[in-house]
Amino acid sequence: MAKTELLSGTLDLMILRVLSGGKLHGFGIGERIHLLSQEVLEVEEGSLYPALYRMEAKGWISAEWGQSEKGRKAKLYFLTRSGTKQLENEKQAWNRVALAIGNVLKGA
Amino acid sequence: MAKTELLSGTLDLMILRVLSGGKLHGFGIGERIHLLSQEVLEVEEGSLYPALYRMEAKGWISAEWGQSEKGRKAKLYFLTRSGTKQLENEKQAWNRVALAIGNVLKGA
DNA sequence: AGGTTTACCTTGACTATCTAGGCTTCGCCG
DNA sequence: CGGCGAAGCCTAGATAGTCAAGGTAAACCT
Repeated sequence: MAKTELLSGTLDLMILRVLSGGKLHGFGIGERIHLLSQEVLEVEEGSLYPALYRMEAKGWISAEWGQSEKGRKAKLYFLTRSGTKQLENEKQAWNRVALAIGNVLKGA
Repeated sequence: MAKTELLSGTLDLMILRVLSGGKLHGFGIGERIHLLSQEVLEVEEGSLYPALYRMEAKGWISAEWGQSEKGRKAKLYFLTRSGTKQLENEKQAWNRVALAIGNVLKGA
């Protein structure tokens, strides 16, 4: 409905991927996704923060307080070992499904 | 969690696409998606029928009673003109988003 | 007659997302 | 120095889409 959309169910994957590039705070994760996607994807904060808690509860990511690049107080998230594995799983799952959808669209 | 998954939000697109190949009944639509996706995607009936009603209410598809290929009584769905347009829109949206996600994964 | 397949439908729970707020801290500018 | 806006975090409530798990009916096969 809005100018930008996020495909339901891909948020975790996006977050994991962004965090695989290093520690980052919530706000920054959102910006990063927006940027890397060429401004196509936009993550609302109301989706982002709950997602981060979910993922932390699952042990995929962990957090510590620190500073943002702009010198502000920020909660820095990073991947755990289990999160790294999860990233691989979700990447494969995405590829499988994206390919499958492509096949249906082509009418293979 | 199950052996097969359907990416949330792509069901409408899959249905529209399958119906662009001609009239088909609900049951058959599910089978078709399963088949075309090389058995990767599976649509539960509890998702399929409500989706069909939604889409009929939006005017994208329409239905009439007839017979299935197996000679059974079946409700045959088909695309309306507005549905054909919607299919194009959703196809483009899918491509946009799939590409964007690919970019994030690549870390472009 | 009974079981299996085809086909349709519904209800209730769950989960993810969005909307729409609110909070604090900090830097900048008038 | 006072205020405003940006950076950053958080939450409550509504909504929507999916799934699990049922149930119904007709036709076919044996």
